Amino acid sequence: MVENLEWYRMFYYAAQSGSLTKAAAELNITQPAVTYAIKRLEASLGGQLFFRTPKGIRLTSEGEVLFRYVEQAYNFIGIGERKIFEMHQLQDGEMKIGAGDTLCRHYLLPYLEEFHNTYPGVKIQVTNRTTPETVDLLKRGGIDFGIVNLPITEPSLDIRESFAIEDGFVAGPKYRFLAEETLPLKKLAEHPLLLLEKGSSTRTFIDRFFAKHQIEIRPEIELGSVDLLVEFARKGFGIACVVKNFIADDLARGELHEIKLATPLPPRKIGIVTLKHVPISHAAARFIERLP
Amino acid sequence: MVENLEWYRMFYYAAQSGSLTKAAAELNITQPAVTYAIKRLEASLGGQLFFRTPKGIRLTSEGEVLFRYVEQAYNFIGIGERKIFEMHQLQDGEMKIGAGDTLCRHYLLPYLEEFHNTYPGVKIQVTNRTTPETVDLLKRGGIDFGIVNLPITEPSLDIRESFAIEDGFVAGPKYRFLAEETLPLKKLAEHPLLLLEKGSSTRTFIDRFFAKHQIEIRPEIELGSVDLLVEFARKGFGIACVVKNFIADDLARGELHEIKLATPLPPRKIGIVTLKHVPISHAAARFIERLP
DNA sequence: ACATCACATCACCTCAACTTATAGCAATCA
DNA sequence: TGATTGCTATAAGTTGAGGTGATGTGATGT
Repeated sequence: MVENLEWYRMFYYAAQSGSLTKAAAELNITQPAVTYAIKRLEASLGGQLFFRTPKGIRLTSEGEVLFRYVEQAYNFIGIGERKIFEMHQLQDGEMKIGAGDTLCRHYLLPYLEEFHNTYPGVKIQVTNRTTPETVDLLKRGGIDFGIVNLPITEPSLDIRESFAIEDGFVAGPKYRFLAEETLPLKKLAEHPLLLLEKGSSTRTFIDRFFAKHQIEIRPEIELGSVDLLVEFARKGFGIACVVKNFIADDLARGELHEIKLATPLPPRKIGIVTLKHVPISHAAARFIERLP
Repeated sequence: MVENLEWYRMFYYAAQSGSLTKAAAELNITQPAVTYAIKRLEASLGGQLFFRTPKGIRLTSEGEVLFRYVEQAYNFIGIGERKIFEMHQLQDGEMKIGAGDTLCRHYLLPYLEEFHNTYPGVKIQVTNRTTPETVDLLKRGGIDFGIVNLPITEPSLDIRESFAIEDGFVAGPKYRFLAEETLPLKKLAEHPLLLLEKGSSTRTFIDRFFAKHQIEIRPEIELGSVDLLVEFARKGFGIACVVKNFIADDLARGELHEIKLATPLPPRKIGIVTLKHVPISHAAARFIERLP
């Protein structure tokens, strides 16, 4: 109906200040511009909205009715803009992350903690899935970004390498003697092995590695989390394959011992994946900046 | 903050249709215009509001937040415009009238009745005051227009003559014999007179008339309304001075008889007064058009 | 490989909205 | 009463924001 919403801005200011001149001053334009705009608005609505008096203007009854609505509308716009601003300031907002259990627990957690303390207004939602599922979730828009094990090849994704992790085999005191020397792979496979369940990308990585060296492995026990692997290894159930970076403490305390291999596992990398050309929430963008 | 509300209109349409092209079509402009406006809006707010996909656009989380508010705002504008429209169609609105008791009852009422039946949505408010008070009320903006006895001289008012009324003296059967002849003013004053209370413009008019002819009148009874005057006259309390137009029925039915005067009271006029150069509500304007 | 569909970009143009300047009007004051 | 002040209205002239049209790009489905 009314073809220019800017007229309503002028109407709003004019009605509030009761003066076209003042409204013009507040809007940093000249008075004739306001006079003209109000005239256009009135013409467009088909009736006067103001009484013109020698000491300013006053709303007509129709103008008053209109003002009530325009005021509301203007307030809503204002609130909307403020909300956006707050989101930019990370006083508000949301960040949806996809990551595997292990990476979440041992890699993401400290950063999340710090971020949350700095920006308590930002809601954080973490979805724990395997790497392929995380990628899928990302592509369907369910998360802002994912933390995954590299390599992955997906042309539609932006992949940032973050962190190199090294896998290794560790054992408790019972197998300490193995830590003295460098063990050939074949020898290792003769001992009871503790591995993550099939399905995780870490497990896939291990399986491929051994397959590549034509060694068949038969895990003694398969477990769901790194924490459990560590616990079982410590109790002497066997030799666990874990990410060394994540058990640095246990190694340092001497509760676990690394078993050096003649053919060490190649290092892997953690990656931060986002959708190419798709903007993510400010919160997520700022969080990613803080990740190594 | 955002310097052009028109951008929000485009944002609204784009968000609703999920397509810049469709939004452009709905707004009767070209797609580049919308693309450009959205870009400006995003730049102005400092962040993307849409994902651009090959099959259209989708709101980002920030865009979604903004949209909720813009939607509200847009709705309010729409409602405001519709309300104005309804007021123009007289489906809604208000009309404040000032008029004396007598004029209201005997002149205004039938028109009000018809108007109210035609436009039941329009609220009517009548303030009963004397002519000077009505004029005052009008100047202070308390009413849209007034129905008053002319003449009045007020440069700031627009005065429209409406209706000529004639005053006259009437009596019931008891004084019927007086109706046979034409009575000199002096003779009339010898009979008991029933007049309106001092203060009404009708009474002032009568007093001035007799004063002008150097005749002193001493009303037997002073009453507050024409209806009462008529009632008292009918019962034989004396001769009442009333507006003949308003008691045509009683005269026709022979319940009252007009006493012809040698010097008849000059005719008066009813006027419709409005403030000069000040717009009145549509309802009032349309009502005035219907008055004779 | 090709057609399609959506958004992005570019160059150009036009007119709506601005500005400056001035007039008109009513109220107020010396 | 004439001068002044503080509004809004009007007129004329200028300008750049917003619009158009043509074209580019990238993804998708046949």
